[in-house]
Amino acid sequence: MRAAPTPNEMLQLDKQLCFAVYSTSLAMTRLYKPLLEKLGLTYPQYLVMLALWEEDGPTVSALGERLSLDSGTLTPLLKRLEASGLVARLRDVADERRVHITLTAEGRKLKAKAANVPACLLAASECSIDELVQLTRQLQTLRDRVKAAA
Amino acid sequence: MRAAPTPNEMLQLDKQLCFAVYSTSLAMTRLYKPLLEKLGLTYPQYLVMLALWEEDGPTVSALGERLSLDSGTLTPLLKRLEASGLVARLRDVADERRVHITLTAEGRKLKAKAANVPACLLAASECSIDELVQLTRQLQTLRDRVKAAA
DNA sequence: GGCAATTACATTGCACACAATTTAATTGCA
DNA sequence: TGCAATTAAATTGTGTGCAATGTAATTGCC
Repeated sequence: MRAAPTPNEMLQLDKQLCFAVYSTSLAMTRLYKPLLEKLGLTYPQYLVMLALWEEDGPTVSALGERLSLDSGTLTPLLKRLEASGLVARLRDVADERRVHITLTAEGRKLKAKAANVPACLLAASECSIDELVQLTRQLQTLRDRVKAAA
Repeated sequence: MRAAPTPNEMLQLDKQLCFAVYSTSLAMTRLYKPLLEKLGLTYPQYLVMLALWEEDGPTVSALGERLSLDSGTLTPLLKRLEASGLVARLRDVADERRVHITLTAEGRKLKAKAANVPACLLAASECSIDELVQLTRQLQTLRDRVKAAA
């Protein structure tokens, strides 16, 4: 039977898990940076576009709910996407407080150009699709539990 | 036999894996925020302190190598830790270009106060330690491969 | 109908992250 | 030895991330 971990061992593990998630996220951002630059997107902007390609026209808060980002982050990001001509920000006619984010023709066209981006991560990971699906599921579970605890 | 994924399916998976890593990292930051606030630390500062508690006195670039962060990120962060009285920034006598980061007495004392932080993540995750160790290893492998490919 | 409470988004201020540039110290080589 | 090339940090500028606050529209309750 294994002894209970000491506080020191816990800090070690914590360092490893926290840091593993943190540094993987930064490493993926760096991997994608040169690819996304060609599309004129940053990594968070790419995540927003992925969400919009799946479902067009959400309000700012619906998008924030999905990405768990607040208006302080999204408002300036969306203004930059608007300035790039990829999305439009339209006030809801029925409720003028709401702002709907809709893809422009150019924004929709970008989806085709982005189609080859994921292959890069797949290749870099040296994993099968099934392994990546598996890892994704584990992370989603961890994230949802962490969110529930916060 | 499963058909090869379409570009659309690839974008779906990409969205899910990228987003899973990204959102888990943000969720962990948010979980720790109230705990770390009591210690007077931000999440990246906590990761730096974890590194220093393991090995005191590295140069800025050695620390950057370990955390894969550059001086543009570390310099201001370390100045804030210095301003909080947790670390000292000392020029190397032999090579004045180098700056060593060393813990102050207060910085070393903080380790004891941080000892209870990891338990929070362990509880939130609803996982066994072995499961977390397993997930950590997978992430480290993915991160190292992504870093090698970048 | 009138008005306080709520809601949706925008703004401000602070702390990363990182590319690009600058500054200062050291190295290496003719 | 002298000086170009290299190295280590620091600085600058842009883009998130988020708490706290502000503003305008809507709702709910009397």
